[in-house]
Amino acid sequence: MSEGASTLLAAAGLRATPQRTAIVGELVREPNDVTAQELHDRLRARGGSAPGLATVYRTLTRLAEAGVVDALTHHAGELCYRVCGDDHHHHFVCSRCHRVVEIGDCRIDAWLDDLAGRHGFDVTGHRVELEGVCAGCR
Amino acid sequence: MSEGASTLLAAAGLRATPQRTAIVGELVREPNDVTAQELHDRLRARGGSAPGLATVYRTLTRLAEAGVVDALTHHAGELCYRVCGDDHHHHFVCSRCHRVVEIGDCRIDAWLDDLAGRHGFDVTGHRVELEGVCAGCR
DNA sequence: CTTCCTGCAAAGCATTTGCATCCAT
DNA sequence: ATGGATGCAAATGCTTTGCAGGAAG
Repeated sequence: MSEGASTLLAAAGLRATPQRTAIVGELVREPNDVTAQELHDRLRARGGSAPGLATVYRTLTRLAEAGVVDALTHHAGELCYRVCGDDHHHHFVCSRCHRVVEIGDCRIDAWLDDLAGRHGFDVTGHRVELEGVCAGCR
Repeated sequence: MSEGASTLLAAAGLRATPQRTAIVGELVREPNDVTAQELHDRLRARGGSAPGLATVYRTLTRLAEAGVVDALTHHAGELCYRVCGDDHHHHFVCSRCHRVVEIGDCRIDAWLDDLAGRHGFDVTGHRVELEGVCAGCR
């Protein structure tokens, strides 16, 4: 099961304010990647006093720095966030319906090891984005 | 040898204006990825009447749509362009010096075929970005 | 000629920041 | 109490667009 909001905040070394708890709570509840703006909209939609947009941005930035959430750029000029699972995965983006499908099995480790050895790189992370047309859109 | 500026413009179905010729010429001459702004700066640095920034943006956008240049997002919020070679390759970005190294050997085709079969995707393209610390920065 | 381009400046977005106030710890 | 957080609005930075004059085919 997934971690609670306060746990994630603690892991990032951030104070547990009601705003941040709301933000992380919403993010945990969200199965897809979301932009800061989308997250902000959802918080407002829940009614009550939602955190300001600036706070959403600040919080997401901190969480990403702490490695608690992943920041991805599916489209240029817009960052998408999602809670880091323990699972390593990549994404397939349908160029027609823009649906993002998670790809679980990553098979590039052997390649990376080889590159590290050959170029002397210390490869700390990698991102793979596939694009194409999904089954439903064909 | 690489193609001339006018050839690339023709391939994209764009009129060969002096501005566009200058832009593509500069892009062909450039071994690294450049942003629209960098390209604009270089053109101005050459003296004479350089194309306006808006024209640089418009031209790069058209060329990217036509598949003549690649648009990449190494950092979020900024597009980098480069002329498409015939070669398929990916990038390694050093998180310390931000140097971008081209990785020539792509070994994910088998994986992609498998995914296509399993999910029913029509995978038309993919992007791999590696990050880490380069040999010089260690 | 007609359609497409260009330059310039203004507009648009996503994101960041300044600053006074406020709240966890 | 006190350093970190928040909200709001203004500021930024990259990119796009509207429009009137110009040039390519």
